[in-house]
Amino acid sequence: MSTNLLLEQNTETDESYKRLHQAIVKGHLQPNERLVELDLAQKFDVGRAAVRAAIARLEQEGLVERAPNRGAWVRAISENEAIELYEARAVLEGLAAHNAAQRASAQDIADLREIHTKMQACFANEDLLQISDLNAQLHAKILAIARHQTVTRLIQRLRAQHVRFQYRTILVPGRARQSLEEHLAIIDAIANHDAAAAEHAMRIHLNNVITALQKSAHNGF
Amino acid sequence: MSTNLLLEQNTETDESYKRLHQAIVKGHLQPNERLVELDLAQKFDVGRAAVRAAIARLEQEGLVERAPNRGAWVRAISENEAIELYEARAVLEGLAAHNAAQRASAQDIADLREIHTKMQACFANEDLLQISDLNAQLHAKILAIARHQTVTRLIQRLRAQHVRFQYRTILVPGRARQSLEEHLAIIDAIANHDAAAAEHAMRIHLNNVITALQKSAHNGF
DNA sequence: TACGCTATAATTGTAAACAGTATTGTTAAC
DNA sequence: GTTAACAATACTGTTTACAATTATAGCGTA
Repeated sequence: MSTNLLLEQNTETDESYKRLHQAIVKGHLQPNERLVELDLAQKFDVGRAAVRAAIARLEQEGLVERAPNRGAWVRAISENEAIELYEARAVLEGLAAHNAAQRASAQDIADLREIHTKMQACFANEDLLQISDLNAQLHAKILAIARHQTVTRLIQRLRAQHVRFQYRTILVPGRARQSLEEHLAIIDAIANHDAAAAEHAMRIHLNNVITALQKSAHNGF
Repeated sequence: MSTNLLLEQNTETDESYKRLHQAIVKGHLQPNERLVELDLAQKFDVGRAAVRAAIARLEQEGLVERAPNRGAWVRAISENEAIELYEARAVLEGLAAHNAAQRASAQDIADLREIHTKMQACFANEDLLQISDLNAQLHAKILAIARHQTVTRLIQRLRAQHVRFQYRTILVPGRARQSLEEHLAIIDAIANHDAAAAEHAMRIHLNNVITALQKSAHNGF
């Protein structure tokens, strides 16, 4: 039974959009890789029009670039642009942390602490990859607590664009431990319902991610 | 002669996108107004496919809503959502002001002061409408000085969505004078290359816009 | 070999037709 | 007069075909 017609997307176009989006974000399509409409249509078993519409949406979203009569390709995000994306995320997610501190219930806070406990366990086991996943969970939970639809949408969009860089930062020596501490500071501030402190802690955290990103920079090629 | 192929958009699709975008932002299409593909295609003298693609892009941009098999319509922004949009803008434009303070040249600062002088003249002449335009110019100039493409893109998108509310705030009694002072504080901070102060002043300014927006609230109708 | 030209292929942009779905209007039953 | 079934309409979703444009490959020439 349908709960919300607006969210139900069972047309070929919407299907294609989701699949292409996933393919780009998951890395199955490489940066600068060409998106040939007919190829994708056959691969997804849909019409070319559906792929075309999906590409138009992805272009607007900043994941795809396009030139008239020359087609579309996966947009490559440079190191510098990734930093810009994180800078924007820092202030937006600071706002989210601010609101989360004002609105967090006891259950919300318990959920945050549970995620953090799991992260500590992963750190002890040196399971850095799963830390990265839990990290995403923690940030998502804070967004959910903040209940700010606009900020949520913007951050999801920014994350989709810089997703290729997210695994690099955790590999910087000492970064994992530092990240744990920063997360704890954010959670404590939210638990204390101290909005200003939560915002501050979140911004420090994400600015340190930027620093780690710069440290991990590939020089050249 | 073409300087940049990527920016050249002379296809029907891109043409339709621009025209539809303008029609929505300028208010020629009202909120909740239906966007019938064939009608728009005839109005713009393009094919239905072009209109369809334009609608897909506008949906992604948040200006249009759509339901499968039921078509698209101009998305109506609620009072609460407008506030969310301004909140997001406040932190993003705070970041822009921060960067602008670090990067502003002597010429940039002179340009800002010139705009402000014009605003004072408009205020003296009680030309509130033109103040609103100069206001937009001032903010655009600060964005240009900041040279932060990501933030620029995000703010442009947010502005397009809340454009219908922007003329309401300046009409709140006492708001015009207050706005002038707030702008001066921002410009002074940028002129002093004091990034933190510039960010702070910008955030105060936009949060006061939110307050004005709430004061001007239409109670139902 | 390097360069430029031409023919060919690959691909996108556009138009038209058709099928499927939602909406509206009409009729009939109660 | 109200509701339910049904028919007509309007519009969207999809497919197909074709035109226009760009990329590619072959070929000859310096």
